Amino acid sequence: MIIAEVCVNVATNSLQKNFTYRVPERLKFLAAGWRVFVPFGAQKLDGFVIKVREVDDATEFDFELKEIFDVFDDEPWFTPEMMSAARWLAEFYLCPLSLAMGLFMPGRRGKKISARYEKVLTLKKNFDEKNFSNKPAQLKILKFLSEHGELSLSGKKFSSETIKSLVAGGFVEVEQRRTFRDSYAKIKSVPKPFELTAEQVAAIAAVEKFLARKIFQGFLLFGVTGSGKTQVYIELAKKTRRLGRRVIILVPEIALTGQIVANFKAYFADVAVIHSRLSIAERSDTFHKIRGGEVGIVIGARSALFTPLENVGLIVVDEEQDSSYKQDKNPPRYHARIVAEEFAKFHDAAIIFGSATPSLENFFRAQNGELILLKMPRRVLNNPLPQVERVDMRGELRAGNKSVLSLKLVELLKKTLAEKNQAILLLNRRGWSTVVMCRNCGEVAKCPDCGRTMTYHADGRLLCHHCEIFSKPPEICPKCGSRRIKFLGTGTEKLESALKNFLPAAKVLRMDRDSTGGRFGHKKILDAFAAHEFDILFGTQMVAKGHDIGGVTTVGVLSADVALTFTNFRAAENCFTLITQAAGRAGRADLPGKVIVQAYDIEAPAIRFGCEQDYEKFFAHELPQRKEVFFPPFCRLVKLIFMNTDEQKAKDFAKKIRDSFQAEVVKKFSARQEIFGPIPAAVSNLRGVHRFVLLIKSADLSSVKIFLQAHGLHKRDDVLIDIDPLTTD
DNA sequence: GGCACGAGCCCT
DNA sequence: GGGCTCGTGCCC
Repeated sequence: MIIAEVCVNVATNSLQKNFTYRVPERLKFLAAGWRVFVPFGAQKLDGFVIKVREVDDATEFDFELKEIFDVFDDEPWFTPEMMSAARWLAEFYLCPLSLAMGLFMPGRRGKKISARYEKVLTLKKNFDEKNFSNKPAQLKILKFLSEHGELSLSGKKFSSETIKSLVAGGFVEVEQRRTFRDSYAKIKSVPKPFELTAEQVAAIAAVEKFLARKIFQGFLLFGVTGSGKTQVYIELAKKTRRLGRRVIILVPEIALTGQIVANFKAYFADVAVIHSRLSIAERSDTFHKIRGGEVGIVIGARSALFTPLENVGLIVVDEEQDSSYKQDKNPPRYHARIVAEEFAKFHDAAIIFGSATPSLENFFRAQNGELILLKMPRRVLNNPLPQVERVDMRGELRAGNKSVLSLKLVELLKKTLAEKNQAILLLNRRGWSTVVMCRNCGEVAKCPDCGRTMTYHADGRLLCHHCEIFSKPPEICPKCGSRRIKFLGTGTEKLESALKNFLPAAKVLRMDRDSTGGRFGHKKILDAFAAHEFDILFGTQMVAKGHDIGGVTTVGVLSADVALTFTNFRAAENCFTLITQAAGRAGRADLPGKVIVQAYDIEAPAIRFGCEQDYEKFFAHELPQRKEVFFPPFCRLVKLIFMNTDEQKAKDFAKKIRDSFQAEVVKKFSARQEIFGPIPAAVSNLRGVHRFVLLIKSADLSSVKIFLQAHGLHKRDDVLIDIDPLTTD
C-alpha cells in the first residue's frame, strides 16, 4: 500500500505537523512536491505531498487512513529545492510549513488554474503545388510551413475544414502546445552604446572570480546614483549565463520592474518576470516555463525568489536598503535580503547587494569583510553629482510664506521651465490634508478599525491608508460637538493645487498610490513624463526610486524631515536615504542638476549629510549612535505582538513571557539581550482585539528562537512573531 | 482555519 | 423540545 505524508494548507499556527493519507491506485505516480486535494475532518482542503512511501499494511497507524481525493496540477509543483527552501523559511521565521510553501505558489490556496493551449501545425511530408491549385487556403498554409517550419493557429482565421483536409492527407500534424501569458512580452529594447568605467570593470572582475569558482560570496555594490550599477548587473548576468547558470534580479517594487526588464531584454531573450500584481494565471504559466528550463533570468519584486529556477549562479538585490523587501503584513514576515542570501548559499551562488545608500546592516558587514565592498563613487561619463541647497521652512513661515513651496523653489521651478527642462518634486504624503482635527478639543479623526490617523482626500473621503476604510469627514466633532473642524497638513493633492496656483502654465503630473492604478499605471506616468509631455512630476517616494529620466535638472524635496518625526530607530537612515535618492534623480545626462531640500530642521545630521550626498559621513555619524542604544546592526530585533479581545489577558500573558525571557535567556546566555514591554502596539486595537508589544533585542538570535519555541509561541494564533521588524511598535 | 459537538440559555 | 450562540477540540 502506498501512503503519502501531506502538509495540509490550513492557515493556522496551531497545526504544525503532517497528515498521512492513502494513495489510491489511480494516483500511484504521486511523489513529493505534488499539490493534492485531501479530506480533512468535514472539509476538503488542498495540501502538498511531503513524502511518499510503501507500507505493508495499515495497522501501524492508530487512526483510520483516508484517501487523497485528487491532484491539483498536472505536474509536481514543488521541486526538491523549493521544498528545502520552504523548510528553511518555516524554521527561520517560525511559521507553519504550509505558509512558507504558500510563498512558492502563484495564487491563493485552493484555486485551480487552467493552462492555455494553442494549436500548432507542422509539415509532415512534401507536397506538389499543382495538386493545390484549387485549394488556395491549404496551399497558403503549406507554403508558410515549408518556409517557417511551423504555424500557430491562435488568432488566425483558417476554417477547420482546411486544417482537417490537410491532416487527412497526411501533409500536416496538429499539436496542442501550451502558451504562456506574458504581459511583458511587448517590452523590447536594443543595447545602447556604452563604455564601462574603470570602476565598473573592477567590480565586474571582482565578482567574476567567485562566479567561476562556483562558491558562495556576498558583495556590496556601493555606487552613487548614476554610477551604472545596472550595466554591472547585466555584464555579470552574461558571464553567469555563459557558465550555464541562471540569474535572479530583485527590485524593491513592482513599478521598477518595467525599466530593468527593458534593460535586460536588450541582451537576453530568456527573461521572465514574477511579481504579485501579475494574474495568478500568468504567474502559473511563468512557473511552468521556468520549470521547463526555458528561463535564464528571473526579474521581479521579492516574490521572484520563490520560483522553480534551478542552478542559480547569481542573485542581485538592487536598492537593497529598501524596506519594500520586507513582507510586513502577512506571515511569513520575511526579509528578501536575508532570504536571498540564504538561497545564494544553497546554490553556491554570488549575491550582490546594490545601492547608493546601503542599509546600515550591510555597510557594517562590508566594513567587517563579511561582504566584499565594491565602490563606484563616480557617475558614468564623469557626470557631476547635483548641487543641493537647503531651505529653512521656519524662515519661510516668518517671512509670511505659508505655502508648501518655498520662494526659492518656486523661482528655481520657473527657471527650469523657462529653460525647457523638467523637475521632480517629492512630498511623502498622499491625499489633501494629512490630519483632520477639532480645533476646540484636539480630537483627531482616527480609523475605526485600527486607530491610525486618517487622511482627507480631495474626492471628499476620509481614508485610512492602512485598512483602506473610508468615511465622510465629520461636520461636528464627535467628542465635543464643536463645528471648528480643521484640515491640517499637506499631501500630494494639495501640492497639486499649490503648483497650479504658483505655476499656472506648467504641465504637472501627480504620481502616488492613488494616481497609479492598474498594472502599468506607473509605467504610463513615467513614459509620459520621459516623453516630456509634462514639466513637473510630483508625488510620494515612488518618484524618487531609480528611474532614469534624461531631461530632469531640478529636484525638490518638500518636508524632508517628515521621516524624522517617526519614532523609529531607522528614521534618520530613512530620511538620509530619501534625500540622497531623490537628489540623484537630478542631472543625470550632461545637464547639471540642482536640488532644493526644504525642512524645518535643516541642521539635523540626516538632512545635512543627505544634502552632501555623503553616505560614508552619515554612516560614521549614525553607527556609534546605534551602538550606544543597542540597535541593529549591533543586535537583531524580534517583535512579539500579543492579541486578545480581553485587554488584561493580552497584557498579562505578555508580562509572563517577558519575565520568563528575563529568567531563561537574559540571565543565562552571555550574549547581550534585552526585552522591553509590554507596551500598547502602534495599532493598539484592531477590530476589537487589543494588542501589546514585547520587543526583544538580541546579539544571539538563535537563543531567542529556542526560547520562543520552548514556550510554544510559534504555535499560537494569538501571538504574532516578527523577526527583523521594520518598526519596534 | 473551520467544522462538529455539547453546554447553556431562551422561547412557548 | 427546538432553536440559537459560543467555547473547545480535533482534523490523517
